[in-house]
Amino acid sequence: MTRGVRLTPIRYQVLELIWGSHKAVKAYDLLDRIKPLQPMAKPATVYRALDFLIEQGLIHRVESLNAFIGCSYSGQQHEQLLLICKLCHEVEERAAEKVMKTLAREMKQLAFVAHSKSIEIHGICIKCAQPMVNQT
Amino acid sequence: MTRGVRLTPIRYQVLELIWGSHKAVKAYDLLDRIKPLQPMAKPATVYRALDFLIEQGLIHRVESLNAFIGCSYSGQQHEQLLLICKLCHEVEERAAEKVMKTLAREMKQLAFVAHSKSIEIHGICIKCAQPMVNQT
DNA sequence: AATTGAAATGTTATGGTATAACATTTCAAT
DNA sequence: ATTGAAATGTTATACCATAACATTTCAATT
Ligand SMILES: [Zn+2]
Ligand SMILES: [Zn+2]
Ligand SMILES: [Zn+2]
Ligand SMILES: [Zn+2]
Repeated sequence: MTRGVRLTPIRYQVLELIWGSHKAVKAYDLLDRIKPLQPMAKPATVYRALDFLIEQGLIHRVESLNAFIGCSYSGQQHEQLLLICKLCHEVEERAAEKVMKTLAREMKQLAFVAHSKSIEIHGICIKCAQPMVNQT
Repeated sequence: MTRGVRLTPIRYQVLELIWGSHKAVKAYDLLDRIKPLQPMAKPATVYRALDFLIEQGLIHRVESLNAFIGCSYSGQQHEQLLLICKLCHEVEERAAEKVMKTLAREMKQLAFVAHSKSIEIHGICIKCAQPMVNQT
């Protein structure tokens, strides 16, 4: 019986590219950057790798950007909250346990059985907000 | 000086179509359904109407579905939480004030200036879960 | 070492989502 | 009547994602 999970070269290369960026990465950008390594790569090549990496909890899809970001809590079971900066475009993942607990309570009260939760906040991150303070 | 907001026939027709459904509606489905009324309608026609209606707070974009849903709290300033049922595909909007307050507190603590918040929960709604209980 | 079957990848084609760019029309204020 | 902004018409294209089928890989079994 096989191990059930194979991090093949293509999958590993896609994962590396995503992990190498703090910004969300687009599928077709990945495709362009994979091509030098895998000249025969096509959209399906990338999307299959992405599907696999999402299933394994190694990356997340950023719904509001149609893009992908590395998971900061791989392995641990978790719900994620993504903070997306409009200026530097970096995406930060937070566990936000209090928020998630409050959310779980709300779902229970509404008798809604949640299978997946996505919280995406667009705004200005602390690194981009700080410099503004110092401007004359 | 003009009123600044004009709910033109096209915009009104798109709004009516979205309001007429408790499920999220796709842009190209709207286009098909608008065509009998506005035979010259094109993608841009629909997307412009959608942009306008979102700006006015009359509809929301459901990021995880690439689709649109009528706002249940139009007029009132609010953050929304969308409950999306995998079975009946209905989308319910909730104010979820406790969740939003907890979220706001979290953002403040992280010094992240939020401009827009999107919470989308996929799962099974109470109407679809209830009948299962009664099954033999 | 050959067999085999599932998983992964290659390949072609197409469908679905969204916007850019420029032309024309509408419409209310002057 | 003029005018200028907002809205709409129109064409083209870019971007995002999957279906369907062929072929290859690879580890377990014989
Ligand atoms: Zn994560
Ligand atoms: Zn930033
Ligand atoms: Zn709303
Ligand atoms: Zn349901």
